[in-house]
This record gives sequence, structure tokens and C-alpha cells, in this order.
Amino acid sequence: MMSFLIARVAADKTLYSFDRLFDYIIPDYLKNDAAPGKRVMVPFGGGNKKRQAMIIEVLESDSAERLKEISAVLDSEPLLTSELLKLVLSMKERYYCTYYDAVRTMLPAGISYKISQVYKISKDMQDIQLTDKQKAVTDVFPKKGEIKQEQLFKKLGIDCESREITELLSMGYLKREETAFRKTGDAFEKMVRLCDNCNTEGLTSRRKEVTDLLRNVGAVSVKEVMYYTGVTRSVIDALVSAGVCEYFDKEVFRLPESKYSSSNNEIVLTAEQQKAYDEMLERYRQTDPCVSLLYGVTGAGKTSVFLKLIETVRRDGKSVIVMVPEIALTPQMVAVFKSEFGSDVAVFHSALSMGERLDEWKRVRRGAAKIAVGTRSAVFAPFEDIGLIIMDEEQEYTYKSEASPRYHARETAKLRCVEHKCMLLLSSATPSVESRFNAERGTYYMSRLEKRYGKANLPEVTVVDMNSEGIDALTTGIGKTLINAVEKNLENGEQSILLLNRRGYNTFVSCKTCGGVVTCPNCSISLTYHSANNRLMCHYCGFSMSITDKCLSCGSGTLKFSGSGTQKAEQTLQVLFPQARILRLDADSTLAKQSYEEKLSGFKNGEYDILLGTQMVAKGLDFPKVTLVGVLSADQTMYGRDFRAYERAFSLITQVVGRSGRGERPGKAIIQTFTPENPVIALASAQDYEGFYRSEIPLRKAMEYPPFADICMIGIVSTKENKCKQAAGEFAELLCARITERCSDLPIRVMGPSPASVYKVNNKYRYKIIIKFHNCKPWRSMLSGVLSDFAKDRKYSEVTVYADIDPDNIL
DNA sequence: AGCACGCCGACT
DNA sequence: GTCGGCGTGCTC
Repeated sequence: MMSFLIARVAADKTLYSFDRLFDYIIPDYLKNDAAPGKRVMVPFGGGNKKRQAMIIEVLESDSAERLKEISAVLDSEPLLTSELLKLVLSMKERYYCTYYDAVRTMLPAGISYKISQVYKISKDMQDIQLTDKQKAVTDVFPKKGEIKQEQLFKKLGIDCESREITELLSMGYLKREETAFRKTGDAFEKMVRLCDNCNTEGLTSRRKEVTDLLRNVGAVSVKEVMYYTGVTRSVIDALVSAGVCEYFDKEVFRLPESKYSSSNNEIVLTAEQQKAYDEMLERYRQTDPCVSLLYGVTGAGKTSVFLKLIETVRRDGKSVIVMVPEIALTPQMVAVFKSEFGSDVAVFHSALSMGERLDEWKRVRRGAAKIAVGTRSAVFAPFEDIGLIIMDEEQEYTYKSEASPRYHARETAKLRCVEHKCMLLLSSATPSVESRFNAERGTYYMSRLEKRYGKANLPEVTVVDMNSEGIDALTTGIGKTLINAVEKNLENGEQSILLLNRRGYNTFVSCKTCGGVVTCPNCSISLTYHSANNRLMCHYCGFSMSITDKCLSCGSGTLKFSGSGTQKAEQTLQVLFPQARILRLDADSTLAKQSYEEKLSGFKNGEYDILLGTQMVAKGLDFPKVTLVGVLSADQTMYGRDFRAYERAFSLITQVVGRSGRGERPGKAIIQTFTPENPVIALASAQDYEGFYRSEIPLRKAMEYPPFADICMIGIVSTKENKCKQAAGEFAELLCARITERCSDLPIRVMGPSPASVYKVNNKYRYKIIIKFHNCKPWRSMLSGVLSDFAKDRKYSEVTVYADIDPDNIL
């Protein structure tokens, strides 16, 4: 009997509603080449268009009816291990994404192929007579008689095949072929700056916008110029060829080569650290998968414990994954790992070029590096033999993906730990309520570090009531207590960190005459004034417009700026302390020439007196000379409508307070608030995590929030407002019907639909449905069915619906 | 989503 | 008669 080799593949560009594994025949000439974990090219759909796919499984079968053949195998070695292929299946089930979405997140950017159409002129048809219109098409072909579809369309100014092209194809004069191109990764980010002594006189308004921006901020990436001024690439190109600006490549962050050799320094632990290490070592030695929570106050030296533990795991010959919330802000930690373990460490850094990222990934895949350090995507490091996964600051929501698959790295890490029978180590000074609860329940083990390392003590904290800080405090946002403290620090030559959780200059612009707030034309959100480029900007879609003094709706010239962001605070501080050297750090200051690393090391070296910034200044930075931390307004984070607002506020305040007094000298912290009676502030200033946890748990229980229930948000998005609303209502109906039909025994509560709190983003209207449930198999298969059935309905073709398990904030 | 197939109206 | 509109169904 005939037997066939069949490849079961996950195909790219499928829709959730029809996504499944597809079977293809492996032709004889590919049978030694095809293997699970390798990518292939397959013909797909009625038109047999070529698509990328990942072989999940290879099997034998005696029938191969209606199966197509694989066209090509793309990789010489499997990219994914069998364990990761299995994880693909779990991710599809748990995060309601397509198989290939899951595959894609596991592969490094820059590895994918792009499939393009290429038109070729047939050699044997050269002498045929063409019409003028057909001639016009063939004239744009380059000499070699071959052109990519996008280029051809662009040159002809069309967006699909014109009649002439179709004619030429059917005549056989032209041939259309599909080719896979390696995506050429940008090795460097392309930057623009003004040329020295350039002439910027008499430029068009668009061009002037660009030069004004460049004059303001120095050097900017091309992408950012487009983002901030709204011009297209061509305007910048024109300026470059006119000699006004020039392109240059941005230097990429690189760790010093000298640090590549391992140090072999003995890691010395304090008694307390040793105890935590011993406890965790014991659990690591168990052969069952487990989760440990290392709960240690800020500055207790958790990194030393990690290092010692990694050393042990490495001695066992096993691999380690270390995840950090934001690697750009933890250069010190990366440096420590590099100096300790040398080239055994692979870093997944967003500032690495695509090529470098690919190289690091390959080192891991080959087994040349056994320690992967990176952000949430590092959870997919393709190791064969994981011994330990470490997740630092586990409560951070940067571990949650906001794009499909909407996975949480903590949960994904658990899945991998089960397969590798290894330990997941969660670490934090302020663990998530869920993790702390699991430790209490005995699902996680817990170890504590309660003393700060060395001589450092926790800072002395003052909570300041902004209602009694004087009239000036209300307008400047900085009270006299904080002013005095900063002044004293400046006199003593000590450094200060100030936290303000708002970007921009003024947070909104309103009209005194008609009362309207200037909002983004694409989003239902008010625009923020940025003094750096003198523009009103939308933080959601990137829209920006130059500042006007006339109200857009009533035309009167009575615009009023109010609210305060980091840019305004910077100016206020500069007025209050003219001699101080201030460093501002927020998402907008990336525009400037220096990287975060440079700025932060400048601060560490004492080039600045005051570091002012958004929450990024609160996390993980270690500056021994900082003896004062000021929270300009504790209230903003506290009063969100989201059930995690208190947890976030507590964590943020605790962490930023922990930045103070890490060295020899004692630290102080000042927290400004209009609601000093709020217990969260008191608990955070006392660094009383246990107290906070005890007060939060009953609230979570009463409201049926995690850890007492799982949360799922269904997002309904459409450019058509009425369709979106209608679809949201009908989705909820269908969902409720299916719950009664198939899951009536499960505790499920459906709330909504209701408009998302930011109703419109990028001209798309958004509704949400919130579900409290218990995550289990029957629930998952029910929801998956509802999602794909709903998507199949043509009535909702202009609406997208997605599910987000454990969403960061409830829109 | 794409794409093919198929069934009705207005055109050379 | 046939070109082309878009409703319907499928993707190994």
C-alpha cells in the first residue's frame, strides 16, 4: 500500500474563524528536509497563493486525498523545539489567537520572509507588437526585465493590476511569480539632523515644520519626524537632497566588549540573602515544577540572590531565562549579568538592531548561550533544558502583551516550567495581589528579604497635604515642604528624584468662550500641549497639530491651558532653582540626542542635581547619591476606574520611595497629595506591603476581582459607530445564550457591553464586555466557539472582536 | 481576509 | 449573446 508523509502546518495570515492546522503532502524530494519546527512555503486557498507556514507535526498516512504539496522548506534547522511547538497549541487555546500568531511571537523579528509578487518580461516575446498603453507599462521595467509588484504599482500610480497588465499577462508577454524575500532588517535606525550652516530661508511650510523640529531637538529618527510633524518621507528626502539636513545612522546600544569575559568573582551573600537562597535552592532541587515568590524590600539585594542561584543552575548544565520589565532602564542589571557570566549571556534588547537580535537568538538556539536576559518575549527563548525562569518585578504590566496573542509572560512561564519540570522565580518588593495570595494559599512558595543591603536604611517619609502648602503650591504643583527639601539637597550637593505621572506640558487646552476642550480629530481624548515642539499632541494615535490661539469650534481667541505635565514641571523647577541642573526623563524626551542609558549614567556621575520624570524614574534604578525623592502628586495614579489602581499606586509610590537613601547617607521622601487620609498613601509611605495586601484582599473578594475570579475583556472595534454598538449588543446576547447552553454549571458574570472609556481611538469606535469567570477548558472552548462563529457572520464583516484575558486596564 | 464560483442585469 | 456586478462558501 502507498504511504504518504504528511506535514501538519500552521499557516500565516489565516483568520481566527477558520484557523486550524492544515495538512500537506511532503513530496519525495523534500522528505529528508521537512521536519517539525521548520518553516515551509505552501500553496493556500483557491488561488494557491504562496504562504509561510510552520510545520507543527509530521505524520504518515495511507491516503492523501485533496491534499496539496509543500512547495519549499525554508529553514535548514528547526527554529522551534517540540516543547515550543506544544506551547503554540496552548497559546492558541488560552489567548484566542491563530496558530501562526503564536509562532510569530516566538520567533525573533527579522527572521520572517516577505512574500512578494514579481513581474518578469518573457525573453521569447520581445518582438511582439504592443499597444501604446501596454508599452507604457513595459517602459517602467528596469533593464533586467524584472520588477517587484509594489514598485511597478508605485511607478504607474495604481493600487491593483491595471487592464494593460492583465492583457500582457494573458498574452504571455509578462509573467508573474511569487518570491520570498528575506526581510532586510534595519541594522541601524535612520536619523536626521540639520547640516551645519545650512540655509533654512524660504522653505515651504511642511519643510519648515521639519527644520523647526530639528532645530528644537537636535537629531531625530526619521520615524519620529514623521510622527511629530505629520509630513511624509518625501519631504525629508527633499530636504536632504537640498542640503539642508543629512541622514546618519544611530549608534546602537552595545555592551562593552571588555566585559565579555566572566569574572569568577565569588558572590557573597548576607545571612538573610543566604537563607532565601537556601530555601529557593531546596525548591529548585525538587523535581516537580514549582513557583517561588521572592518578596524583598527595595534595595535588599535580590540580584545577588539571583546570581548565586543562576550559578548553581548553570553548574547543573541547565539554562536560565531572566526577565526584566524594561531592559532599557535596567542597564546595570544587564551589565552585572554580563560581567558575571560573560558570553554565556544572550541579551534581548529592543535597542539592538534586527540583525543583532537575530544573532543573539541563534546563539540561544544553538546552545552557545545558556542565560537569556530580556523583556517579556525572552520567555520564549528556545532552550532545550530550562532549569530556572526568573521574573523580576513580577507585578509590572509590561509583562502583558497588548497585541495578539495577548499573553502574560508569567502564565506563559508557568506553562514552560511544567514542561521543563523547573522553577519559576517571581521577585518583587510589591508583589501582585494575585501572587501574594497564591503564596498565602500555598500554591507558591515564598521567601523574604526584609533588610536593606549594607548600611542603607529605608528613607524617612513625609506625607504633605497640598491643601495647606500655600497658594503657590496650587498653581506650581510644588509645595513649600518639597521646595525646602530640594533646596537643602542642592546646598549639600546631594541628588533628588521627582516623580510626576503626566507627560507633556499642559494636559489639556480648553476654550473660555464655548467651554470646549481641544480634542484629537481621530480619538475621543483631549490633546496635550508639548512645549518641546510647540504642538498639541494626541498620546493615543500620534496626531499632532501646531498650536493655535483660536478655538476650533467657536473661533474665539480665548484658549486656556491647564493641568501640568513633566515639561511644565521642568520649567517651574528651573525658575525655583535657577542653579540646579535638571534632567527630564519621559517618553517624549526620547526625541533628544542621548539615549536613556547615557542620560542615566550622566545622572549617576553627578552631572545633574534633579531627575524629573514619569514612572520610569521609579523602577529599578540604583543611584547611591540620591537622598531625596518627591512624588509631585500621588493622586493621579490612585483614582483610576480600574480595580488595580490602588495596587499600581502602592507599588509606584513604594518603589520610588525606595530610590532614596540607597548609599551611605540616609534618605528622605516627600509625597504630595490632596487626599492625605487615603490609607494607600500611608501604607506606601510606611513601605507596609503586608498592610496594603491585607486591606486590598477583602475588597477584591467583595467585588469578585482577581485572585477570586479571572477577568476577560471582549473588545469590539469598528470604524462604523452604529455597527460597533449593534455588534457589541449581539455578541453579548450570543455569549449569554452559549453560556446557558454549555456552561450553566460555571460561575460566570457578564457585564456590558458599554463604550470603552476612551471611546474612539484612531477613528475606530470601541465597546467592551467584561466577564468574570473561572478559567478552565469548557469555558475556553465555549468562548473560542462564540468568537469564531461571530466572526463568520457577514453581518459583522466590518467589526473586529477580540478577547483579552487578564487585561492590563479595563479600557 | 482573499479568492473562486455562480447567478442576474445592461451592454458591444 | 457576454461582461461584470457582488452574494456565498472555502481555505488541506
